[in-house]
Amino acid sequence: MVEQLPISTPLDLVFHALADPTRRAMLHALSNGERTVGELAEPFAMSLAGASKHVKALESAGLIRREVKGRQHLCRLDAARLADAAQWLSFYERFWTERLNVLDALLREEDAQSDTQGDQR
Amino acid sequence: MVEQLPISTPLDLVFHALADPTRRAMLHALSNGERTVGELAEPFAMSLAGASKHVKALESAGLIRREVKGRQHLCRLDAARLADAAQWLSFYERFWTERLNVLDALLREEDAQSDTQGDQR
DNA sequence: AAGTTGCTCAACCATGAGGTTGAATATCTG
DNA sequence: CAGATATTCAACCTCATGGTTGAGCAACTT
Repeated sequence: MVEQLPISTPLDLVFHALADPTRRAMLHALSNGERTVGELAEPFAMSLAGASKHVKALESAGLIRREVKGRQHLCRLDAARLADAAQWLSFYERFWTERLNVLDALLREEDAQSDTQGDQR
Repeated sequence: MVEQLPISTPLDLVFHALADPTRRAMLHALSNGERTVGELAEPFAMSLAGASKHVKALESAGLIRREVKGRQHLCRLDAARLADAAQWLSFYERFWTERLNVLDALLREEDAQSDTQGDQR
């Protein structure tokens, strides 16, 4: 069976946006309130145009919203897509929860006893 | 002040690994138990070498571990780095929690009343 | 009107990512 | 030993990414 994957999902864009430390830092800045593109760019050793591209990436991923106010662009966090990412991750929560690891160990012991049948594939 | 960013953090690698639907699907497959590289590759319309690169990306990000068993490589999920990602996201949880949005609305009302001072910058 | 400011756009460049193919390697099977 | 199987490696291609610079364009300021 050949799985057909979509060209680019929202989750792709979100995770890709988060994969860059500059963009994560920008999100963090926005967690303290609205910021203009210039304010977002200021902390980084990078041209304004470069930083502007990062802002655009965040916007395309739906992580921020922009309100043009005169000549400056006011950006603010939009956490809905972050919630999507968190929800995706939450599926795996049981794998890092200590409690379940203990249960897992118990199940392994049972597997070691009744060892003849295949696994859960 | 110019912020100096590290070349590549673990979180960069994790989010980058998660930004690809093939790799996310592989992780999902691994949530059902150990898989060989061949088994991980099978669902995709892609050469084995191509899929093997994805597996390598997941491994470099620390999302999976590999145990060479004869000629096949057995992979299993390692969720610790997923937990790191989830923890990073959890910082923003308050922005998508409904309760806080209500509180936010209340604060906005207060702001509308005492409007003269600057914001929280 | 003229200048400055805030930002985007377009062109460009270097690098890396995702894919391919073909060969190499190591292991299992007969 | 010979062949098949599981996987990686190396070389290559194409396209995207992250950065630059220079120009363009609104919108404020004087």
